[in-house]
Amino acid sequence: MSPRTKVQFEEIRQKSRENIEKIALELFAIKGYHATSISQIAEKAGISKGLLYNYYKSKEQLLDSVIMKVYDEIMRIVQMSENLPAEKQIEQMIIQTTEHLKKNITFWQLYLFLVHQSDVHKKLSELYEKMRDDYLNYVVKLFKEMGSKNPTMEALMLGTMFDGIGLNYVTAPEGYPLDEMSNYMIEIFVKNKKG
Amino acid sequence: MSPRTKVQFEEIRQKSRENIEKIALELFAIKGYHATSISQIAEKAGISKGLLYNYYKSKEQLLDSVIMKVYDEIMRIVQMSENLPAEKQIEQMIIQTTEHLKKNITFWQLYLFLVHQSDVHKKLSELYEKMRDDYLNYVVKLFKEMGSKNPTMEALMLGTMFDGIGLNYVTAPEGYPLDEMSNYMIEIFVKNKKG
DNA sequence: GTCTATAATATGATAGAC
DNA sequence: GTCTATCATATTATAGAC
Repeated sequence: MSPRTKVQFEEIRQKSRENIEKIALELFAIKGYHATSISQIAEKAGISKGLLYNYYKSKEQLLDSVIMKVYDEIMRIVQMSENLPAEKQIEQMIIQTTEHLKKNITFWQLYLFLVHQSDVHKKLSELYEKMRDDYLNYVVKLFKEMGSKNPTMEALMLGTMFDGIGLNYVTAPEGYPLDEMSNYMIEIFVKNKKG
Repeated sequence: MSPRTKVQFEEIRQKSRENIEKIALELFAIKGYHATSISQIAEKAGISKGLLYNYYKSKEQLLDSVIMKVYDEIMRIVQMSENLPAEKQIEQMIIQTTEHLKKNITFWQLYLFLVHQSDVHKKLSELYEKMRDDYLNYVVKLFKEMGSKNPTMEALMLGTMFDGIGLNYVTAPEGYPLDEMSNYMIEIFVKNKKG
């Protein structure tokens, strides 16, 4: 056995982090940040508390790392169809967000946690503001391209509806007519614009 | 000094409870349930921890009492204009909810906590479901009276928009165009129906 | 009805061995 | 890189005096 190289160590660290963050995201999303203990995360991740603190300075920092992934993922969805015309981009954004929501309820639960509890600490509220701004900048531009009379207002309304739909679907997925809501949004923000 | 009567004792208890619940609502709403300790509530309410446990069996039960008030208040707003024609009722509901939101941000923060974290314990999720059902029953009926093609869907969409708007306004009241959103809702759910 | 003191426990975080 | 043992603290909740 040759000694492990720097790269190999880095790989192990990476895998460990991913494992921890996957579990943390799940627990934070379902139980909430404060109701989730480090012990629970460590236990479910199959590691010791000590090791967890080797990777993250504090529980707060672990939350930051996890929320970062949420931010990245959401901006990815928003900008997913960059090359299409504005109208098609909005439509795709609605469709893709809906599909993502169906398959990743806990993810969106954590997103809602970010929105709802962003003032837990400073870094979190900064991240929320950044995400909000990035989303708005991008989507306002799209509505402008579509010749909207009030692009800011429309972008805000679209975001607001995403939030409302996410909140309702995440809370009670069974009874909620997600696809119909999705179609309704396409009607309002895309179809009704023609003519 | 004559000895205090039963009625007088009851009055004292009532006042104490109201005081405690007012503070608890505020702290639960701003910091979240788990991040708020009994000590903080007692301190801010100007009483001892011991007394608090004289009134409430547990922290969880205190939350239940506080959430109950939220439920009552929301149903009050929904049914506020009972005597008006359906169209006017919807319009008033939107206007009144908007005004209430402006003046009672912490209240709505706690409502959103109920929606978002209703599975903290069983009683809470039951209350959420009851509120949701009561709201839907009432509003679906209104949309039916207005001759809507899909009353359930419209009632759900209205509720969803309330949630989204509340979430956004509560999170960042400064930049959010609440009145414009309110007007937008009236356009969609009332004005566009005529003809 | 109200307070102080305290029990019982859980939590976030660290130290040190391997 | 990983674990066990432990510290310091904070939390919910109770007991008992006034």
